[in-house]
Amino acid sequence: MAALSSSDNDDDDVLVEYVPGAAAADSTSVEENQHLVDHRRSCSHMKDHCDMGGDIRSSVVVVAEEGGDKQQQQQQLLVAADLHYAEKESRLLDMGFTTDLIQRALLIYGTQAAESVLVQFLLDWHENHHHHHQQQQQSGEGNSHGDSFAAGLEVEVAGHSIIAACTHDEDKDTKNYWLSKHSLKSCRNEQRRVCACNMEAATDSVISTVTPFCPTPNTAILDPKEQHNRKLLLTQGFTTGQVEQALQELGGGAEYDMLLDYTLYLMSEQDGLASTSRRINTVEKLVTEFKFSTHAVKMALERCGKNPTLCLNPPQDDGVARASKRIEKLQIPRRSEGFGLPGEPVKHRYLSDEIKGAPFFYFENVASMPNEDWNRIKLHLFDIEPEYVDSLHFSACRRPRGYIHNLPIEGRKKILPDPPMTIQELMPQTKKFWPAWDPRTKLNCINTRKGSEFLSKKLQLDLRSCLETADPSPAMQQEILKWCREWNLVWTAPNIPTPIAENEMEAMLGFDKDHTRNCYSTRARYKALGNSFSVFTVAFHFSVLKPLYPRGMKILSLFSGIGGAEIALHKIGVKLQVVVSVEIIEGSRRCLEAWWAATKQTGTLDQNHHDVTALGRDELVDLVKRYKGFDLIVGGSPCNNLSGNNQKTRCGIEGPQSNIFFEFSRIVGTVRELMQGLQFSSP
DNA sequence: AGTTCGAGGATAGATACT
DNA sequence: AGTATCTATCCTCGAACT
Repeated sequence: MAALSSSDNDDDDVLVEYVPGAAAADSTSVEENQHLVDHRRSCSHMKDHCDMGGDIRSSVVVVAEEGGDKQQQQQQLLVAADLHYAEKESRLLDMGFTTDLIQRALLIYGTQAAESVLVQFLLDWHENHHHHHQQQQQSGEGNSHGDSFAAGLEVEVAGHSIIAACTHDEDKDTKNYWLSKHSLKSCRNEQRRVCACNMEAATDSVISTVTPFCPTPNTAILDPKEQHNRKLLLTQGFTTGQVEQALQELGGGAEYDMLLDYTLYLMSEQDGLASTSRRINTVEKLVTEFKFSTHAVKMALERCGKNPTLCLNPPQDDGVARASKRIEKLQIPRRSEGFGLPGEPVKHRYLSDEIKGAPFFYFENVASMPNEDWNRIKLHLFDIEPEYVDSLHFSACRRPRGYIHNLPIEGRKKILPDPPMTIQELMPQTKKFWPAWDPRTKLNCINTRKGSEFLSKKLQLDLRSCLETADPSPAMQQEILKWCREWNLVWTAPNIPTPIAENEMEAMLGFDKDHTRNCYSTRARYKALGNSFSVFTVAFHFSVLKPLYPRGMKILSLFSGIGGAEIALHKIGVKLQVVVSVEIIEGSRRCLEAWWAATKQTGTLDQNHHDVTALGRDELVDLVKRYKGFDLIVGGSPCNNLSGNNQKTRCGIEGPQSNIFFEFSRIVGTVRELMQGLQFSSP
């Protein structure tokens, strides 16, 4: 809010020519990339010799070289390959890479290669190919690659090979992970548009709902349904502005009823604060007593007031009841489901024009914090309604969190294939020891403390003593279950409940196995994981960015921790051009650094800043200049003083640890302001 | 020095009641 | 419908331990 005031005397301190998609430090020239590829190839040859015997790989070679009776050979291949191979292939296919490319990647790195390494290779290849193609176009060369690798690949689209692969795969009825061909085809046909940051060619409709910094005329192909709705709404007496805003917010395909409701709401908002004191009281009552969001109540009340059919007999006291009835009909999002889960329709969300578009930001914290605190946070983050999501919808454990962000919410996709959704799927070895009287299928929220060995043994003894005679009594069962729930104990042997292991926590949150290993003691690993994002959930939210940034993103990551946001972006196949990671704990920094190296990232990792409080205006100016802006600012600030688990110092957002949130909002405001000063070069 | 242990309520949301 | 009850919670502290 106040942070966005552009009245500053030093507005010319950032006057950088903005080159879309080209990060300052990302100087991956064709030669360099070629060198990298060559290097990798020679490495892989060495690996071929010293690694495991080449039974699987040799069959791959056959396929790659002969390419004749392809289907049959592929069958053989799948039979011969281990589970890793099939799993990896399907995952990568879901990310939109072609079978051809994936097989090549596996050929180079071997079937045992970490998935993230393969992803990085595929992304790099894509990038490389893109540069290649561009150069060829410029110099007017033919299409001889001189690269035996690329030979035989059919992907012809510059800069969109991933996407093209995606549409290609559709023929085979594979699950289509990314944006459907409709937006991408038009993307190819239409001329590219340059937007704020390196957001690249997208469809008109995408751009218009996304960024205020590139106000393009809405020349999209007119949907007859949209036209019809527009006409109807205009005949209802709404202004063109209101109608257009509603259409923009809800999308052209929205139903007329939804549009009508929303336009009514917009009208009421613009009517100003003409509401009576009675109405304010009603709103307050609904908000405080019924825990509805102010926004929802306003909507419902305004509808009730404006729509004559609802107010035939408007007795004073029935207003509230009527309003809440309407609210129930509207199906206000349950707190755990955010703005919509995978496979469900997207729910309403209002975002003002000033806030829409790049640079995006994404804030996370615990959902169940004291009453006032989310409101404070919201006020400092442009008054955007928080999205409350419980990660139990995405994984095997609960994690109720609130997210405030200005990302688009249309077209979200989750990571495929599905992660393990229950304890039993995640830890199949526990299944045979799981007592019938333990009904748990999901684990509770990951804490920063591990269940103690002492507790585990005590419960074991309790059980043993009563099992000598009969099954444990219901009272005993309740007691044991209580402890199991509190400390997330699982059954790893008959009558032995034990704490979950670190690598199981990693799996449950969506990290690779041993992500935090070598960086931490057991205790520190637990703490770091307990403080981390759920990669599955965050990836779902971030998935809308992939089609917007086909050439990668520049990220300012505050309170990075073990890099949940970075890993989420990587896992959905977004190239990390620049990551400026600000993290105060040295172990966490090492962890991200190790991951960066292990996955062979080719972008820039800047870990020079450790403390967000030390990231003043000057430093931010410097960073924005050096990297030519950021596409995404992401962070989850410390929750120590907000968590319900804290019995000693749960003193709210102003608390000694949690008040660092205000640094987040300051930085978001400053960076957005600085980026408005950037000059954008036209295409 | 660093690690592990048990003890220690309040609050918000979900559920189960009248 | 409104109320009562239940459940879970990115935890801190000092003491005891390695």
